[in-house]
Amino acid sequence: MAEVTEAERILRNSGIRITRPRVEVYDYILSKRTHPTCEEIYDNLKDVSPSLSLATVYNVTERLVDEHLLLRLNSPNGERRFDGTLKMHGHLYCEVCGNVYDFDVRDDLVSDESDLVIKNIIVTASGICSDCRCD
Amino acid sequence: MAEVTEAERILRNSGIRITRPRVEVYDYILSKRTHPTCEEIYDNLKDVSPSLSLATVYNVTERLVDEHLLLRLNSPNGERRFDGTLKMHGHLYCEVCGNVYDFDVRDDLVSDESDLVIKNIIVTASGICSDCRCD
DNA sequence: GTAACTGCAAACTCTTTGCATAATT
DNA sequence: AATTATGCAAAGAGTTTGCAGTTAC
Repeated sequence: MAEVTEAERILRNSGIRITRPRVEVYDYILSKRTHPTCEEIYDNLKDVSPSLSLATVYNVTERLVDEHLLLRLNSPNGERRFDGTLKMHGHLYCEVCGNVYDFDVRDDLVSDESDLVIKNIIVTASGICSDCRCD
Repeated sequence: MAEVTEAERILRNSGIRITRPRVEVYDYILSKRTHPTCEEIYDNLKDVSPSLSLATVYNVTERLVDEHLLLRLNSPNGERRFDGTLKMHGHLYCEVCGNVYDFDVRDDLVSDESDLVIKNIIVTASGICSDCRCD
C-alpha cells in the first residue's frame, strides 16, 4: 500500500478500523467496477496478499455492506456480487458471456401509489451485452 | 386435481408434459403470489402430495423458468424465489418482516443510450411494507 | 412402448462459524 | 493494553446429480 487509495480514504471517513484486507478488498471492487464475486476478489488478491483467506473476503464484504459502502447484488443465477457504485443504475447480466454491465435508469422509476417505504432500488435485467450482440 | 386450474391450462398451452408436481407447484406459485422459495413450496404441498420431494420442486421450478412461465428472483439476502407474474413490476423486500411485496414501476424506466439488448427487467428494493410501517 | 419425469439419497458448492493468533487504535 | 479483525479448518445450508422406478404421451 504505497499511497492512500480512494478505498482507504472512504474507510477512514466511515470510522471503522482500517485493516489490510478491508482496504484491498474495497479497493479491488472500486477499481474494477466489475461487480465481482467473493471468489473473484479472493483469486485476484491472494497473489499480492498470500495470507488473505476467502472467509475474510466474505467477512469484509459483509461489513462494508453493513456500513453502506457497498451494495450486495444477487444475480439471476444466484451469484453474490458487490457494487461500489451507490448511485441508482441498472445491471445487465449478459446471457451469453455472463458478465455484468451497468446501464442508466430514470430517477423517477417508481410509479407506485401504495404506502410502502421504498429505498435501495436495484434494477436487474437479463439480456445481451454489446460485445456479444455483434458476434 | 378435480378441475382444470389456470396452471394446468398454461402448461398445456406451453406444450410441455403435464405432471402432477408441475401442476401443483405452478398452481401454488400462481395462487399464492407470495414469491415463495422452494422450501416454502415443498412444505405447503407435501401434506397433499406426500410423495413430492424437494429436489422435484427445484427441478420443476427450473424447468418452468426455462419455459419462461416463471421468473426467478434473488432477494437481497440471497434467497431463491419465484414469481408467476411476468408483467413488469417491482419487488419490495421488507426489512422488518422479510416478506416480498409488489409495487408498480414506470414502463419506460430504462434511459440508457448504449447498445445493450435489455429484457426481463426486475426492480428490486428494500424498504418497509405498509403493515410494518404502522406498527 | 418409448421417452421423459419423479423421488430418493448422496455429493457438491457456497457461505458461515468457532477459535487461536495477529493487528489496530 | 484492550479491542477488534484475521485466517484456518470444520460445520452448515442450500442446491444439484445419478439412477432406479414410474408416469405421460
